Amino acid sequence: MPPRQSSDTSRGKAAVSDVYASMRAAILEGEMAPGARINIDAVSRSLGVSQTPVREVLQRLEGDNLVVYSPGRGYSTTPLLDLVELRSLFEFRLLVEPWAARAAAVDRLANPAAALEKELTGFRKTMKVTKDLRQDLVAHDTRFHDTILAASGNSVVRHAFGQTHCHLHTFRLYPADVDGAITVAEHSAVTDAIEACDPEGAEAAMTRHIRNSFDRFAQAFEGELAPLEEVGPPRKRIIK
Amino acid sequence: MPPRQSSDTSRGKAAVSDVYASMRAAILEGEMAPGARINIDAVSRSLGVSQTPVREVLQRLEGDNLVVYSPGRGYSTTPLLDLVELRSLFEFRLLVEPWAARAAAVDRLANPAAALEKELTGFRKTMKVTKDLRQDLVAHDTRFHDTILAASGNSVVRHAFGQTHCHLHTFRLYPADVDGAITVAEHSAVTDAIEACDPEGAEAAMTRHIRNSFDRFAQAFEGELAPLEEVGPPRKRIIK
DNA sequence: TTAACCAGATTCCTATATGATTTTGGCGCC
DNA sequence: GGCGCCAAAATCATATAGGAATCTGGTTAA
Repeated sequence: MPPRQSSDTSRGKAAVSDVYASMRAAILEGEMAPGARINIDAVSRSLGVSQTPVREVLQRLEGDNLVVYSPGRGYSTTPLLDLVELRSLFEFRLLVEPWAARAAAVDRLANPAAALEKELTGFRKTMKVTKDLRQDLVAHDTRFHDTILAASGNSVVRHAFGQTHCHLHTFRLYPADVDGAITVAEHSAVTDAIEACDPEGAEAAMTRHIRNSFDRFAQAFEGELAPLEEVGPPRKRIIK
Repeated sequence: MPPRQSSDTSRGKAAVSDVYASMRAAILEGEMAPGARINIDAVSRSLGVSQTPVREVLQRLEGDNLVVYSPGRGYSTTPLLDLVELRSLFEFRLLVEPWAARAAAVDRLANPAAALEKELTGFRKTMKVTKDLRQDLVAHDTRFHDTILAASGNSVVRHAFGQTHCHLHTFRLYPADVDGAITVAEHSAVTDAIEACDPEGAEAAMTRHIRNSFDRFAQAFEGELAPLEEVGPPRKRIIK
């Protein structure tokens, strides 16, 4: 973490805000390894602030599910997702994002097609020149999906989605380079349907995108949990 | 707020935990009015702790959407929901809860029917003797819905739902007594479908329950935003 | 009457200090 | 060689202190 880089000339007041941004970025970029203990004293000295604002930030990061707390033992970064959690996360995305895409594909000024096109065009250019494709892909993906959630007009859904920090958690699973081209193609399909004000098409395109995305990330667990052998439908009721 | 009532004999270590519970309860029970400023010094003295743990708790409560922060001006309790936010909240509930009810209505040991029956039976008894029906109804409703979310097996969905604090926010709108009988009847319908391992029926019953619940809470805004006059479908496209 | 201004007091926000708990390293014992 | 115990060090968690910003009320000028 860089030493504070305060927004106003140091010794100011925005310590908590700066520390939050720094620590969030450090966790997101893997600078703090998943599951590692966090030494409050080290962090505070590294950022040039006292321990008080660091502790406040840690409380907030716990609400963001970016750190976990053990009473008396302090804070650690959250460990990597296991396959069960990854499935839960993508089931949640399948619940809210296709709905949001449908809601965004309306013939109103809230339609986000222009912003999505701009985002896609910008990222296509970035892809050709960037030295850190993975980082840029995460940023693009985050903006793209949030734009659609915002256009849904439902702040509760948007906030709940944001709080899952799905991009952070999923991309921590995937240290290898990914083929941004596939993601861009799927994003294009979603954008086209939204631009055409086609709710059904937008919902379907988003559903396909998320399912494909899950398949790509689930490769990190290749072979870990082999599917159960087929047992057929249950023979009799076990409840009641 | 009572003066600390620490879990271990006071002067211990669980200050943050205690303070969090106290402040959360104070906001939930309306002891701290919606939109009111929070005086950190007053709270810390009232609870018998220093300002440090109080400030940490406030950061956490902000993540819970129970307080809002203005830099330099301190913290306030979140204001009451307006109609737009109430609609957003119930749209979110309509996205996740019917799905959870469907997921819970399975012929597996995760089926929560027994726990739901127990919860309902207990509340029916409580209704007859309680002096604070509203408080008990909130508690019952919270437990009932969380039980179903938990039984869905999806921790992300359950957590996202919990973070909305929908019971807190909606019941703050409703200082008047409510007829718990209606809620109990709808809960019974949901429970019966889950007990019968009827996913379609459980989903439908939950959808009906949430829609009815919205109608009841929306009465708080009676006449505030009259529906727009019917304008018919739009004549021509305005996007692109 | 209204608006602007300005000290005094309050309140926020960070820093530092201190007691309590956990971790670490080393030694003896089995 | 491995395991358990104990003191020292490190770390956590809260309390207290002080600088900086904001709010309050009273006064003056337009």
